[in-house]
Amino acid sequence: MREPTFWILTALASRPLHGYGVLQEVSRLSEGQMRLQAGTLYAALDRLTAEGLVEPDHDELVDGRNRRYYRLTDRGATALDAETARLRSNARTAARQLSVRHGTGRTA
Amino acid sequence: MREPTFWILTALASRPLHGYGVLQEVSRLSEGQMRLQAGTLYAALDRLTAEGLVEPDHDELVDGRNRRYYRLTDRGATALDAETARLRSNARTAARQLSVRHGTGRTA
DNA sequence: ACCCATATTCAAGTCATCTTTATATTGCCG
DNA sequence: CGGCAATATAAAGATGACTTGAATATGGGT
Repeated sequence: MREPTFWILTALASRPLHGYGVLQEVSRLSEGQMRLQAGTLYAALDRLTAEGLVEPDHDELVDGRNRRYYRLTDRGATALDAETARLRSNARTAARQLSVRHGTGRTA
Repeated sequence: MREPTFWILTALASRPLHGYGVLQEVSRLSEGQMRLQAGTLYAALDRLTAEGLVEPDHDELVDGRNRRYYRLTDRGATALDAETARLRSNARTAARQLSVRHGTGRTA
């Protein structure tokens, strides 16, 4: 899973959002570090829908513009949970390797 | 930074290794989860050398075959350290979002 | 009137990674 | 001796997520 995908699933984890809402939520959650491009987002939403990790929730008509809301599926939540565990594990392993490099000798 | 790149830097963090050694170390560190392809590895080593994150350490002639050892540069260690912090931060954010989904209401 | 934020979609291109293939040497097996 | 596996590196082509850029449309602010 690449980062844009990770952030889209993360944004949708707490509640359904429409495309533009995902853009804003990702920016907020990543404290401005991750800025999703529109092309990336909508292509990813289609792909993730096809994979069954997200699904359309409902449509809203606001000011003549249609908003399509998406929600995380249970499979999507499971996938994000697994990915989160992997990230944590990877970070732990890298930190341990770096500590060896710096000669702390903390690892038995 | 994509995962193969992350694992190559992680493998080289504690000591210099030659190509095949990186393959084995990545497999060991990831507990068999990550299996680097040879093509991915050598292309990445060239790219990372060009970027100054790793550099050739020395060559050894073993049984008529040349082994080229690579080491992590200081810049490479800094990059891996930054990446590790990012992974941890991302994992924390996703875990918090998932906990909201599951309705624990732990967040404010 | 013009620009900006909102909101979505599409086309073209980039680039890391994956797959496959080639090369070379050593050692084992039959 | 011939073929096969393991070691070791490299290069070619394919894949596909992602990036860039633009088109389309509405409403608010200056």
